[in-house]
Amino acid sequence: MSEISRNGAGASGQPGRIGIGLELDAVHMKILEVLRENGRISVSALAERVGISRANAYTRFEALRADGAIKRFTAEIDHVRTGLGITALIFVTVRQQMWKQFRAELARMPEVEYCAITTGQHDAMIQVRMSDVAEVHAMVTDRLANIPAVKATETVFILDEVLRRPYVLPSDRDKARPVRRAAQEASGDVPLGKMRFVGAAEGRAALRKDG
Amino acid sequence: MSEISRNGAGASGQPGRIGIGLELDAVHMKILEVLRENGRISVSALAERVGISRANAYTRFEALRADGAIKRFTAEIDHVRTGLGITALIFVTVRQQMWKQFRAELARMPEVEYCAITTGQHDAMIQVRMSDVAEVHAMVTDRLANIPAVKATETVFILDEVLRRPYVLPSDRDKARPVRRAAQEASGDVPLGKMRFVGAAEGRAALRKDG
DNA sequence: GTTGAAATTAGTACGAA
DNA sequence: TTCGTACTAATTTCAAC
Repeated sequence: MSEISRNGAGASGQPGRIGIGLELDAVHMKILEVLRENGRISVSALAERVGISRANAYTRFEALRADGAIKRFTAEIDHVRTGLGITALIFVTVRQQMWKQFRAELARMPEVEYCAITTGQHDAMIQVRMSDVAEVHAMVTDRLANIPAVKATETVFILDEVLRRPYVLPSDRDKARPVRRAAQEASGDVPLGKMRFVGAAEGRAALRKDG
Repeated sequence: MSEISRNGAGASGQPGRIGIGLELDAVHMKILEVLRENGRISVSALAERVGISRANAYTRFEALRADGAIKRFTAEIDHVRTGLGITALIFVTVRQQMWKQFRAELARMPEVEYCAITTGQHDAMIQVRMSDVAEVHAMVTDRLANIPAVKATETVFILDEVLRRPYVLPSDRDKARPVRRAAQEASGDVPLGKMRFVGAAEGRAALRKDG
């Protein structure tokens, strides 16, 4: 039931701007880099890996937590082992003016792992974990369908989760190696034709107001 | 670059079946419940919260880790603070027989936080974090478009991440409260019409073989 | 922001229930 | 298996620099 930070694609605050609080320097970033890989590392070991003193590491660690740059520490669990081996994505079309109700209902659905409001054909995407396909069907038809705010849904199943990185950082960008296709790069010939961007549906501008 | 467990919606192993390793009992689940909320809790405090001895907690903690039920511990980071305030979902249509190449290219893209292979209109969904919208555009047109395995893409932006739960457990299901709509429940009248399930695209059956 | 010492806590080993 | 205790090693806190 954790409300997480708004991304605000254009609307709220400049992206890239570090919040009102702490100014994050290179050392802070390095700390985050270590912590996202190993959330249980001791602060002493962290200090060593980052190359700062223990006291400094404690100060920064606490500052990052207090500031909210680190939201929480969590254990990644193997859902297949715990009996929730089926994952589905449900794309939801929400009746305008009923966002508030939609969000309230979401809070009552603990089997929902993730929910994001998106541009494009649908309004929201929710990810659920279930023990079998029938349960997904029941969830969609019995629970979601009974929410007046839900106008329509479209469900797809996840066949394989190829990767999940423990939270991306800007420093990752530098590690990116562009695909080497000499001929294409030389001519600047990028096949734009096969790409498609989908903007927000009509009426979505009022999202924040009634959400 | 972490390969995560397969979900296998029907293909591999029964869902709900606890793997070859450890049999997870109620105490294991309770441990996971605590650990997903607070990944940095000490084993002593964990033992107390779960109601078992310290020694037992150590044994079970180690067993869960060794068994793979706990995959890793990680820090949840506020992406807005770290300068990656823009999140996008890119739905990718992959050329059949080129899954292996597609996966290889994904490994070289650190800005990709999540990738799942899905049923439905598209073949895969990837989630990326960027500092601005232009970077998403560059990523899609310059990097993804240059991968021969990518036939087409469709990009949507995430306007708001309403919730992210630190990994769902079966016990969460019991907390689910169905929507109370007396009239509808009495008559069993569920508006199935507004729901849609989308199966795998043609040729996706060979997914595992060339992936 | 750093170092080093004291106090506290974590992790291990082992015998008993 | 699980618990309780004792022992050892490590971490956190706090001080002075």
